[in-house]
Amino acid sequence: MDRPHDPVHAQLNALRRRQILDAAATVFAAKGFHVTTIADIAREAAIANGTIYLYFKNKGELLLGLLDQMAEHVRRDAHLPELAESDIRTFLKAYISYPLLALTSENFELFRVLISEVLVNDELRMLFAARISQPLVATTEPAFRHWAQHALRADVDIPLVMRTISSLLLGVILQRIIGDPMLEARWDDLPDQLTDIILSGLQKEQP
Amino acid sequence: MDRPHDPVHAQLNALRRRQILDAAATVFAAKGFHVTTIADIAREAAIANGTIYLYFKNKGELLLGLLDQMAEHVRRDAHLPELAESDIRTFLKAYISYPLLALTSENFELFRVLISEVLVNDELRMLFAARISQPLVATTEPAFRHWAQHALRADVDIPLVMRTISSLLLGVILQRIIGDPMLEARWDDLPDQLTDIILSGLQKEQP
Amino acid sequence: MDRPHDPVHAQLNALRRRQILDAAATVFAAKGFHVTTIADIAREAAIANGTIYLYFKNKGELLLGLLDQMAEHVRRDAHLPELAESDIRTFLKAYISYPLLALTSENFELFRVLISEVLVNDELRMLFAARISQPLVATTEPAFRHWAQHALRADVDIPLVMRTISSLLLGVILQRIIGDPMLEARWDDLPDQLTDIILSGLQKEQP
Amino acid sequence: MDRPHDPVHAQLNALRRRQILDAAATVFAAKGFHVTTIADIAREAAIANGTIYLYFKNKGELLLGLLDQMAEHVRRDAHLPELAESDIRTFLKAYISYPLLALTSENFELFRVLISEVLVNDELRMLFAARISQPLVATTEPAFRHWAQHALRADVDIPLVMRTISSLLLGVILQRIIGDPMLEARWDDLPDQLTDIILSGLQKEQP
DNA sequence: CATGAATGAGCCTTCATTCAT
DNA sequence: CATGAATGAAGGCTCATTCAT
Repeated sequence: MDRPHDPVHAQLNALRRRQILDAAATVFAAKGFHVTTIADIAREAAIANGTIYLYFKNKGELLLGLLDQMAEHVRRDAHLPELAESDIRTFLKAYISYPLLALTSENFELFRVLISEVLVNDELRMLFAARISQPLVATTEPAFRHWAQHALRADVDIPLVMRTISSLLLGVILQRIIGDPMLEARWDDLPDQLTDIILSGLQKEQP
Repeated sequence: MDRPHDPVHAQLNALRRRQILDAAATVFAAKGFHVTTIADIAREAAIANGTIYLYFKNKGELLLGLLDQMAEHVRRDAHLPELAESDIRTFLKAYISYPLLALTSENFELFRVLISEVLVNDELRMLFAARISQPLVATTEPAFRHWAQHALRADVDIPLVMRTISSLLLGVILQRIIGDPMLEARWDDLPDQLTDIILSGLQKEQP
Repeated sequence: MDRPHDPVHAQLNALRRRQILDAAATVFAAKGFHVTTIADIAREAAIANGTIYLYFKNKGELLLGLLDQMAEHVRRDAHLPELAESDIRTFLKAYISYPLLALTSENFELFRVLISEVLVNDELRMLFAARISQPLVATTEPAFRHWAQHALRADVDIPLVMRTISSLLLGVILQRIIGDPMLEARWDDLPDQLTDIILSGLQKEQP
Repeated sequence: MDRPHDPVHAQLNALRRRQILDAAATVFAAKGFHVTTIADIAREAAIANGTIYLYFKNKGELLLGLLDQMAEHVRRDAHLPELAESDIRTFLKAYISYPLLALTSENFELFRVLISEVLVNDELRMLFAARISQPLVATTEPAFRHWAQHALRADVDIPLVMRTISSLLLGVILQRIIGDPMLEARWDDLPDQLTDIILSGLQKEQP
């Protein structure tokens, strides 16, 4: 007779949550957040409508849950600090590659929906900032500071540069989502190209 | 006795459309698209609910109308080609400044809502591509090609560079929308800073 | 300067009414009463919405007007009494032929719509009874009484027989409206056939 | 823990459907189809508006459901073939009596509304033809053919005669609905009277 | 008289959420 | 815990009717 706080119970609980979130991710990705109904998700998860409300307070919490899940992925996959030992080009290319390659076709649609809501939903936006943006900055800032002292121009403004790069990545992803065919065609080349531009700039070497 | 196709009639019609779009912009910006009701917009415009449907087929057409209006602004304000005669830094800074400075606090909220829907609404996305992205590229590509032959590195890939810059701008705007305090604080410096990074890169001059 | 009660004025007024009723008949026949909007009718009549309300109090009055118009046609076309001098078969066949042949394909659809509303609209139903049913009975009853004394079975109940025949005609028309292909195919034979069936029942026994 | 396809579940489902259809019948009969709102029906059935949509796709499906129900009644009550063994007068009188007596005051109003819509609604009309007209013809045609060989005039056209009789019945019912006081007063005599009129026409000539 | 833009009441329908089983 | 039928608030949209021009 498991008590509500048993480890077994907690594990079952987590499994159900995951099951529901997976279903929600699938349907959100396919139809969008506002078009998706609770019934759609329940059907996809092969459970009853009401069951969803045993694990999530309301429809919006599903989005928060998905964002959390994504943050968890990011946290687990980000091994950038270890790259700090190689050269700056390798580091930067890895830094750039990570978000671009993480977006498989599966993820793309969900990311599109999540960002769309992040833009417009205060609670979600704050969670996005707290669980994704800030940790990412916090994790990578030491590495950038390290390189700043070795390989970067003396006058470089680290926080601004980090915003610049993350903005570039976000923008590239969004433009691809919005439907730029060239970005889609050359997606795998992007890490190299962007690394090059960022590191070297566009201008001719000044004699 | 004005006939339906009188110039006077057309002008009144355009005024009402504008009045309704302005009201829609205000309320969308304040509450978001999905939360806003037709009644909200009618109240803001001080007209009856039904009147809106004399000028727009449905709620979605209001968004399309706003996007169109924005495209019109862009078309009118983009005088970049004329800058082709100055030096590249001036040109690039102007190119960067334009979208950043165009977003006043009024516009910010509306842009947030529009982009949010563009990400998720096929019709809107196509209109965005056709009326904003593509014209912007078409307008500025000649200038970029001009500079490529004079001041840029020989191996520069113009289309890719243009995507890079527009992505950077879009990303910067979104990160500010999402709530980065640093970007907000240093918003006015951005054109200079970004121009510098793009032109010169981050890396120390290679001896 | 015509005064409102001029004969000229009255004539113009009647013309407009007719124009509107014709348009209404066309659109009602094509789309049905409830599906048709005032705007539909105005468009068909090439006048403004509001003009209709100068000639008819509301949408329902258009139906009443059409029923009136139909009653007028019936009144003008019914020359049955004159047939009283021929033989009963000729008379009855003419009596039966009249409504069946009056329904051209144009009229069919309008009649369908009118009957549909007559069944359900009290005011219309009373007008139908007063202006169509009763006059038709009143006009033809003398002829029937005439024949009753000469050629029909002695025990014939004239009012009941008249109801029987009119019911038969109404029923045949409705079944055709409802879509009986056989009735449609043999529509032109019906007067003869029905006359035969009825008469062989009403006629005196042949010794 | 009933599964959705339990017999118990199916029975409850059928009961609710019936409950809703009964309420719809009552309100449609009282107010007509177009005047009745979903809220009226829900109130009559003492359930919530939305519940109706768990059992019927839209307002129109309620009419289809009622027509189906009526077809079911017809199917269950039509025992005419068994009468083929008696004499033709008994058979015909039973055939005529059935629809006339089936229309109680309760049914009358609903039938009025149904026919009104059948005339004007394509889907309903096709269902009426497929579920009521055709089965009725199919059921009774053998009996008519039987009698045609024994007691009817040699030249009788069975399909036409069947149309004639059904038209007569439909017409009589409609004229009563439209408000003929005489038909109402002598309603119970009608089967005898109509049988007499029809038979004296169809019957072999008496030598 | 004619116009047609404006009105706003009202309805169908959806769907997030609840709760008795 | 799970279910899923029931709820009912809410919103987009239509359209008969009015009235200032």
